[in-house]
Amino acid sequence: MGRPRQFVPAEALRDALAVFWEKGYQATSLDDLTAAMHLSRSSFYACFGSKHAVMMAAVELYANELFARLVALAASSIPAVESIHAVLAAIAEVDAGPHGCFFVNSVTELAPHDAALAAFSQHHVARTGALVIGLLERAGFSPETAHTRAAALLALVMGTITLRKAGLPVAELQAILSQAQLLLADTTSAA
Amino acid sequence: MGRPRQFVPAEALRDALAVFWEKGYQATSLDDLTAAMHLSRSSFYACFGSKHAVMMAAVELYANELFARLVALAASSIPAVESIHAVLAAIAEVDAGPHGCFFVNSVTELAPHDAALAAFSQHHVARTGALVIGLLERAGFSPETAHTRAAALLALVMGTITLRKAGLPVAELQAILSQAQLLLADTTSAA
DNA sequence: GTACATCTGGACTGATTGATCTATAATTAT
DNA sequence: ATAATTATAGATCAATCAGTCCAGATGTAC
Repeated sequence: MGRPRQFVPAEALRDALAVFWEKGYQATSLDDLTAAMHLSRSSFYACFGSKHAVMMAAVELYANELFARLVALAASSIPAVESIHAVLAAIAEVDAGPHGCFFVNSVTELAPHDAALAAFSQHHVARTGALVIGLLERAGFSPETAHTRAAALLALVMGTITLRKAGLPVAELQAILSQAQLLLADTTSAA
Repeated sequence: MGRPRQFVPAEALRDALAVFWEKGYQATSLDDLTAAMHLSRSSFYACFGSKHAVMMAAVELYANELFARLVALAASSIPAVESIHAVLAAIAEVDAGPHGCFFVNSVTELAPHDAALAAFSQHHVARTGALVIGLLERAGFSPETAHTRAAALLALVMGTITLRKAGLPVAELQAILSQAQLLLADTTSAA
């Protein structure tokens, strides 16, 4: 029954993710997209529906894979504090090139005007926050303290990502990330 | 000699800034711009040259005014640590609406592909960092410690801004900012 | 090998992009 | 008033936008 699809949607989506990541959503034209995906316009629309749908799928692919990596890191048997540092480093991807975090880029560019993306970004931030909170509780923090500390840690990492785009050298970015230890200090011992 | 300009360029630029801030650079069309600036296309091009030139001018206007505000806060006679909190709060502008920081938005959208903006953003981050470093030294930190702490504080603030766009409630954002105190802790006293 | 189903490239759509230009209106200095 | 100067509005430009559509190539099932 009919000719089967000549491409693997998942692979094409990964190519789309790469272009969106490099150029941003608005700056990526359909010609850019179809060229990178090695797809004709007809195949593109038949399979994916619209530019926006591909963008959403790409963001979700990126975020879901990142989150899965974080879950794996969090589940490892190493001490909770070390897991936290590993998780933060994974989010920052400080050495991932000049285009920063695709999730941060997409949220910044689209979230205020795109309800679908805004909803997903809220979900993703919430689950990532919950993961870090869990690690902090495992490290001995009370639930309330863990909550605010986790948010601050995420902010630190996301800010690091933005600072990379602003041109800070990688060495400085790593120095920033190492300051996360200060947010992991136990204040019950000191004054 | 000749008819004088019927508009104040500085005011028109401020209108342009507002549109760029709300919609982003790519998503703002020339019609959007000229409508918001109450300018004809001809006047627009005669006075400003190009869409990109207006964008650069808008970013610089925004950043320069913000920086001037920070300098004023830093120069006040209140204790250095309080000045730092005031500076961070001013950058975060947590209550400034859903469109975040115009500087962060612009860097995220354009810096990797726009050499002019990249250069300016580097300059602005450097001077802001220097300002925070100065405050930290005034608070008693050594130059090296002040350097890394300042970068971390900026990252925390910029991350807070991004998290707002991701949908975090303002109360949480303020809780994050208050965690800056942990980055201001003097680690020489403890172990 | 034939009939059917679906994918494929590329032409095409109307709308919109950033930017230019012309003809006119407005304001100045004399 | 007159002449010189410049801003203005709006028509216009080629290029490009996201999205549609069709003719034909390519594959499967029988």
